[in-house]
Parts: sequence; C-alpha cells; structure tokens
Amino acid sequence: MKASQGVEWGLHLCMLLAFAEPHQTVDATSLAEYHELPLPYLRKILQALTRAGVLESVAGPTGGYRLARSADQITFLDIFSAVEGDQNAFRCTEIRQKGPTGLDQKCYPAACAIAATVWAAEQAWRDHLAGVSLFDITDGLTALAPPGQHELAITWLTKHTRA
Amino acid sequence: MKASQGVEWGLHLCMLLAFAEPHQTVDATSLAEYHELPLPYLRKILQALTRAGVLESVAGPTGGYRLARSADQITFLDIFSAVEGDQNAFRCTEIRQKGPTGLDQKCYPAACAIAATVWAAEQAWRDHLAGVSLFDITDGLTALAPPGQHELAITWLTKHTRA
DNA sequence: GGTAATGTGGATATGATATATCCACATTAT
DNA sequence: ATAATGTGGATATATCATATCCACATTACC
Repeated sequence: MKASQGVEWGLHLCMLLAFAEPHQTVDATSLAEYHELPLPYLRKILQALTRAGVLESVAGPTGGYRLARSADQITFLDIFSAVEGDQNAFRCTEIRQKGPTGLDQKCYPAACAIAATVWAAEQAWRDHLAGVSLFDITDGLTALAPPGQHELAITWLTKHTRA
Repeated sequence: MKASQGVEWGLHLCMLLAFAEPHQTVDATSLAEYHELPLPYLRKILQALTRAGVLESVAGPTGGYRLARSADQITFLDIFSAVEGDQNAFRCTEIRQKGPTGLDQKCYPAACAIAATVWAAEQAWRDHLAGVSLFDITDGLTALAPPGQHELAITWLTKHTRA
C-alpha cells in the first residue's frame, strides 16, 4: 500500500503557502522550484487541490495559488483527500458470495464483517489526519530555535508572492 | 491509495481456516476454489502468510495450510503486514531539504513534522487492526441467526481438510 | 525404493495505475 | 494588443500489482 507522491508535495506546498500573507499568491513555477518538483505534473496536483477547495487559483500575469481559507481551517485530511480521492484503500469485492458456499445476494443484508473492520481502521486513520491543521504545524515550527527553515521560507516568499 | 487484493484474500482465507480443527490442513487448490480465486497467484499470498508466521504449511500428498497459532492470537494487522509488508504508505522523500532554502543535511536532526503527523495517523490505523483478531470475527459470526454462511463453511471444511 | 501429490522459490508475462509531459485554450494585468 | 498565468484534455512513460509457469524439495502411500 502506497500513497502517491502528490500527497507529500501537497502537504509541503500548503505548509509553505500558510506562511504567506492572506490574498497573496505564488505561481506554480515558483512553487515547483521551491522543492525542485517537476512543474508539469505539479500543476495537476495544484489543480486537484483547487478543485477540492483547499487552494484558490488566480489567472493572469500576477496570478498563482493561495490557501482558500485560514491555515487552522485546513486539515491534513483535506489535502490528502484532495490528492488521493476519498475512496477506501481496502476494496471489498464480496468474495464471500463466491464459490461453493456462496448464497444469493439477498442473503447478505449486512456488510462483510471483514471489510467493516478494515474500514473502521481506515476511519481511525482519517480521524487522526482530520485532527491536525496546517496551523498546528506552523505553530510548532515557529516555536523551534532559530535559525529555522521557516524563516528562510518567509524570506523566500517575500520575493515570490504577488499582491 | 489502494491496498492489494491479496489482503482481502488473506483475511477471508484465514477466517475460513479459523473454523477448521487445529492441526488439520486445507490444500491451496481447495482454498482457491472456495472463493473462486486464481490458484497460481493465490499461492504467492499463501507463501507470504507462511513466511510471516501467520500460516503453517505442510508438504506432501496430505499437505496444505493451517493457522500457525490460535485464532485469538492472529490479528488483522498480522495478516495485512504479511501480505502488504510493513512499509509506511506515506514515503517521506525529504523534499524540505531541496530547493533554494534547503540546508545541509545535518541541519535536520528531527524528523519532518509533516511525515511524523501522517505516520502517527498510520499508527492509529495499525493500532485498530491490531486490536481485532480472527476470533473476534468468528465469535461474532456464530452469534448471528442461522442458517449462516459459517455453517456452510464448516460443512465444506469437513470435506476438504486432511489430518 | 518408487510414485504421486503437495508446497517453494525463481523467472517471466500481463495489466493497471501513478507519474510525467505537452498542447490548445481561457483569463487577466499591463 | 500583448504577455503571463491557470485549466483541461490527450498522450507518453515508468512502476508496481496481478497473474502464470516451471524446476525443485518434501512427504504420504504403495
């Protein structure tokens, strides 16, 4: 089981944008350079985050991306779901209904107990991700002893943000 | 993010074997027929479960597979890890160290806060899976109103188990 | 000891999906 | 009008899950 690279990119880039001033945007090219990511594919990730309502996009010469709401209102689950989709990782194909002991479909009113158990575990995972916001991390980072990377990030942002 | 089919197969087949008498084995061909699974690939899954110590294999004409220990000592996590491996789904590639604000590697004594957060969520998921054993499910199934599928399974087992 | 039935491990083929790229178009500041 | 930007579709490539086969080791039975 493997999460896509885009999740890591999305989390780090949203974290970066959380340090920017509200309403200011950063263009995709700058974002790609910041973490040395392939620009064409990164655009897909940014579009997914925009469609999901995590980011806002602004077209035009001074356009770019910014958080769609305040950092404390964006959770890790929001970003994860935006990139990966919200399908369960475990897919029940109802193999219990197959084979020599399989019964007619109407004999299975309740969900497969095995699938239900695994899905409950996935819910625990989602609950944890939903409990952490971008602000929770930025807040923790600024509490670390300088010179921290977040200060470099803020300096970098002053050169790459547009009104 | 997607879990492999083998996990579903492993869970259902271990559940089936939990209904068998201790020391009795079921051969791979019968197991494949029970859920209409492709035999050659199923063998790989059974081998993985055996390597991980979830199942025991017996070679020879009356050979086959059986649980390596009692059903209450085998958790969903045991089976999941046996098939999927124990790597984290989220892979941190340390993109924080790359780009214009990247620092020398020795400047990063602590783990990436983003990766740590996601991995903590994965741990919550594992904790949940580790808290459910095969016995927990079989015990719940036999409490359901008959005629239940587990009774058909037990009948089927009497014709496909070997001493 | 021979034979047949089983599991094991390696090699390989196939298919699905993530990753990556490109292009025509819409939007907007200057 | 021009240039810089984001959008969406189409497509190529790479990676991994899925699936299959084969030579071999093990063991019950004759």
